Amino acid sequence: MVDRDVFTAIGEPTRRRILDQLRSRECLVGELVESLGISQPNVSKHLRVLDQAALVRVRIDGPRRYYALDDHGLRDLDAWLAPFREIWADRLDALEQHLDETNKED
Amino acid sequence: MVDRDVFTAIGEPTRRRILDQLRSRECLVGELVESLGISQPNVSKHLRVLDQAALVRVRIDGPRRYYALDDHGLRDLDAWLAPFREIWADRLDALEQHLDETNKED
DNA sequence: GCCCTATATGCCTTGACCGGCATATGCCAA
DNA sequence: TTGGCATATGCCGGTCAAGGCATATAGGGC
Repeated sequence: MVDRDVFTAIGEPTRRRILDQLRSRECLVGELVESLGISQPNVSKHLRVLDQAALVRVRIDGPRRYYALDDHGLRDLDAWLAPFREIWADRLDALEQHLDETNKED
Repeated sequence: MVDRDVFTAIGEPTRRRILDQLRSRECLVGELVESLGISQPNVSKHLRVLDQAALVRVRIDGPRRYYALDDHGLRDLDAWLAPFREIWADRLDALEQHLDETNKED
């Protein structure tokens, strides 16, 4: 169980559900257990993976642990995605240019 | 082997290497085999997964198959990422506003 | 039709991971 | 310090996917 990356972390449907849930507000483990309908140890394990990928962070309050979104992980994903997004942009530009030129020919 | 989603597709390091490679230009299977240094059947299998996730598309030329990036898959990923990106933006806005206000207090 | 090239597919083994369960840890209150 | 609550961790069994290998398929040239 080497340090997990963001790709494998978001590869699991349950973990994506956890992230979706955390979008509205930070949550206790118990709250996630209830809303997702899965066992507490399971939630804790998934949270661990998400934490290793810097997708969530913990705020400890006595015996309780509030989990919230952490930007870093998803920013990593965004950074990986960026060069591909540029390619789309280029293609859209090329398409636009092509359309402009065909318009001129009319 | 149900229809694979983009998350599991990009979860595999080798498949991300394939995508990176395809960023520059479309490639034959044999070219990927050579540049990545893995077996041909392996490359074909990974390409299959990428194709199912709409991350690549094929152009058939006789016995040869040119694989190229397909926007759709990564756009799906981008769409999933979008609501999280909004949250970053909100936080940056809030931070900026906070900094502005503290500046005024000086 | 036959062979060669390019690629896909099937089988098998191994390793990783998910989920369930039991249990350990940490923290607080009385 | 004892008990109880909130959460983490360890172990186990089943499942699934990755890689290696052999082989099937498809197309083109002779």
